[in-house]
Formats: sequence, C-alpha cells, structure tokens
Amino acid sequence: MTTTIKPTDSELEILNILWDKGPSTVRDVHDVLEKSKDAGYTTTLKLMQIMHDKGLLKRDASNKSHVYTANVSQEKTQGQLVKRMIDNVFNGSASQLVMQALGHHKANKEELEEIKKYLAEMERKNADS
Amino acid sequence: MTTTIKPTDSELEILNILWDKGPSTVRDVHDVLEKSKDAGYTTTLKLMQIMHDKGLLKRDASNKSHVYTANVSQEKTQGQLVKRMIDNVFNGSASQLVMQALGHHKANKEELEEIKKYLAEMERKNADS
DNA sequence: TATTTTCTACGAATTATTTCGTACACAAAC
DNA sequence: GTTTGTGTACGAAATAATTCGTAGAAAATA
Repeated sequence: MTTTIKPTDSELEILNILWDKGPSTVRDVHDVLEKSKDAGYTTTLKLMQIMHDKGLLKRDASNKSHVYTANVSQEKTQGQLVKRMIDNVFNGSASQLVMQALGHHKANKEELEEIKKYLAEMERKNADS
Repeated sequence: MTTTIKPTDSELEILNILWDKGPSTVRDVHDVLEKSKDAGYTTTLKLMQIMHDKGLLKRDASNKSHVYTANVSQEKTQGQLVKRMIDNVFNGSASQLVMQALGHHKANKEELEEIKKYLAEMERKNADS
C-alpha cells in the first residue's frame, strides 16, 4: 500500500520551506513564512506539531528547540498531487493538463527545450518497448 | 478583478458532471455521483445549494425540480487550478509540472503527438514576437 | 541569583466542509 | 380524496483546518 499524501495549502507552504532549507526549527520556518503571510508563531508551531502527528514531518526533540524535517519527499508529493489533479480535474488526461500548463504559463526557451528533450526521450523509450 | 475559483474536491465532482451533462437537476447529478461514492440525496442537494450561493452554479427555479448549470467554465477553472499548482507545488516552474505529468502518466502516442504539435505552435509564436 | 527571552504543550474559538434528519409543499398514483 | 413519492429548505451535528492565548519549563542575559 502506498500512503496517500494530501497536504493542505498551509502544510504545503511549510513543506516547501523544509524541502528548500532542510532540517529546521519552528523559528526558522516561521521566519520565512512571516515574510509572505502574517501568522503568529504559535500558529506555525501548532501546524508543524499536527503535521508531525500526521507523519508529514519527522522531528528531533533532543534539544529544547525541536528540529523538524520533511518526512515525505518532494518528488513523491508532487507526483501524487499531479496525479490527483489529472484524475479529478482533467478526467485522466495528462496531455490536457500539460497543454493547460503550457498555455497559461509561457515557459521560456530553455524550459521548452527541456520539455522537448524529455518528450524525445519518452518516444525513444516507447519505440524500444 | 478576476474572480478566484477554488472549488473543493466534492464541488469539483459536481462541476465535472455538469460540464459533462449540461443543465441538470439535483436528482440527475446525484444519480451519477451515487455510482462512485455513497452519499445521501440531501447531501448532494445541500452541496449544490451552497455552490449556488457561492456563485459556482446557476439555477433555474421555475419548475419544482430546479435545474442547475455550471456558472464557471471548465477551461477557466482548470487554468486557475493549474496555475495554483504551479505556484504552490512547483515554485512557479510550469515545465517542472509538465515533466511530472509526463513522467508518471505515460501519455499514449496520439497524446504525445498532440503535445509536440502544441509545442511547435508555441515556438512559432515565440519566434514571431 | 533574578529577570527576560524562547520554547513547547495545551485548550479553545473560529471558520469551512461534509453529512444528514426533519418539515413541509406539491404532484402522482391509488 | 387519500396515500405515496419527490422535491426544496432549513437546522444542526461531525469533522477538519486555522488561529491564537496562556501556562509553564528551560535557557540566556543581566
């Protein structure tokens, strides 16, 4: 069984910070969060405690300031969220999602190149099988 | 100002049905929903009433059975959800989302073709400007 | 050592979502 | 005409997400 990851928006903000910075205290995370939204310190604390209860975060409580780490990988989380979006929003069609993504967010030249390379690679693999 | 559409998962299920079937009664929608989940009729009714209050649905109440229609377009809703995902999950990188989408959901040959055509079209437009 | 700061834990209020029971109107079937 | 079915409205319970105040422990500072 593959555990299903379904972070809320607030939780995702925290995960993003932890993926970016690595192991961090509540203070560390809160200082980053504070720049973009305003919430009290204990709010961030409570959120991270709940995420720990849910298994989204690990923590090292050996020091007074506990140190938290993401307990779900960015890749896997992104994958699950994308899969859910494809299923729930695009009726199972990945290409529909891709075109929406490309349509509204003009990727720059390098990004387009990267995508093309990726597609070519996929086709090669397709041909092999 | 562009109104922000943020349907919950349950609301999305209902929108999908309405986008698919067009104007429908609560009964119509509920009959479809029932196949995939089990919820009481009044639950569906309440949900659709709330969606109407929020402006997500329109309704014609001239008959005893009210007829509901989606009041947000599928395209626009998909666009907003994708944009939110790119911002919140992929740090603003559309191509990252695209590659996640392609990586985990092997699109079939026609889909790949479609995407390639789309990319070519985008590049042509890029060159123009 | 006394005071101030920093931290966790806990409880509780607030808001949103989801669910469903009950009441009542109206129409259809008997 | 009475019963049965189908519909809406409304209220309220259950759950989840978000927010924050306060208490008390521990550490840092004076």
